[in-house]
Amino acid sequence: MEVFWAHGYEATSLQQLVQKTGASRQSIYSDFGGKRELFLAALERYQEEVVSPALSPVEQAEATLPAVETYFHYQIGRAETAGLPGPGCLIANTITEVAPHDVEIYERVNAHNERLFLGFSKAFENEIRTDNRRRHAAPNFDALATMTVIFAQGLWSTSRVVNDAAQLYLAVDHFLNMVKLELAR
Amino acid sequence: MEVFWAHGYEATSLQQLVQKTGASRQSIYSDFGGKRELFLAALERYQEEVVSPALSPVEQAEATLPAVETYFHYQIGRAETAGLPGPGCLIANTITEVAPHDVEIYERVNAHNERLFLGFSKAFENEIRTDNRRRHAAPNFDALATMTVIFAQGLWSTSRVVNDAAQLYLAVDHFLNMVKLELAR
DNA sequence: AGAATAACAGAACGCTCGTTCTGCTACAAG
DNA sequence: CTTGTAGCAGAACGAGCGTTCTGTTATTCT
Repeated sequence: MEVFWAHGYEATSLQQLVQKTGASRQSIYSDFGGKRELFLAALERYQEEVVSPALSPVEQAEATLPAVETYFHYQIGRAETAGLPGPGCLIANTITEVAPHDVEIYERVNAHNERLFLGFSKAFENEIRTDNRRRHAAPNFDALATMTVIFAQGLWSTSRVVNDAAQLYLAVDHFLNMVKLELAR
Repeated sequence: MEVFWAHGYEATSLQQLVQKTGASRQSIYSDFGGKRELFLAALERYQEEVVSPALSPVEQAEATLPAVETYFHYQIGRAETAGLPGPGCLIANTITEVAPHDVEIYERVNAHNERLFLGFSKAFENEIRTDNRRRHAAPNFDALATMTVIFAQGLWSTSRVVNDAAQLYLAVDHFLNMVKLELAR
């Protein structure tokens, strides 16, 4: 998984995969079917081992804005300890490299984006239900959530070429503060 | 240029390049030096032919927020007429695929990001200089501009897997509206 | 017109890729 | 101990890659 994460799909060779996983070429083919299927399995493992723990605060039923902040800080923290510039997000990288040319992978990354979208959207809803002030207009949760998914995408892309985590933290904090203002309007 | 844009660096073969450009293999090597150098030339041409026209409103000395909006709308419009999901942004794709493994390319995409950063930052400054109301605190232009660069990055990534331009427009409008609120605070 | 030069298509080269095949090793069952 | 089987490393294979080489065709200049 880590090899695909760092180097992408095309640039990762069977040789590297055999070396880093310790498995034999033969078992990669008998257990998975080939390089592409191994990549699909890596995508799934990435969801379980990286996305789910990071996103769990957001996916709590009562999650609000601080949960979203926790998600971003958690991921930036991981990137920071792994060293910046880093591998970013496997799924964000896949969106750029493979998704446009492979429908099955395309569907999986879209499912991931949908998952982010739902989490953010719910958290924003919960945020304004914690008080019951009257507002100028009901916020467009869908648009805000889509916007946040796009921002997350950009954040992990940027983490591949930036060496200062402080920039990322600062950008995230400003972004979430703006969302907070928008929700309180 | 268009081939690299759509398929990326690794996935574009010399054969494709010869076919699409009409040039011979020989002249690619005598005129540029190889595939990598041709890619660098494509990056440069992309800056001139795609980035510069799109960014020109933002790079006017008196540019303000509407100029930034024009930039985003212009680019989304181009993506829309080319067909969504589309190739996104050559430089955004390069950041994900090649930049981490090639210092020269890394420097060029960072120069591009710096260009965006400066444009946005200046536009935000101009925006609040158009009136002279007193504010709670001076906005952090650097953080806002960094955030906007990251958002743009995410937008072009997302345009590779999304088929509805309306979503992108909506997200951009909300984003810029939030920036406007933040600047007017 | 004839000589020199440039540009060309395509063959050829060495290499690496993903995939498959081939023995060999090690362990389990009887 | 013998037999059967599963898993392994590494060789082998065809395909495709980026790059270079090789003739041949245009073009230019005197």
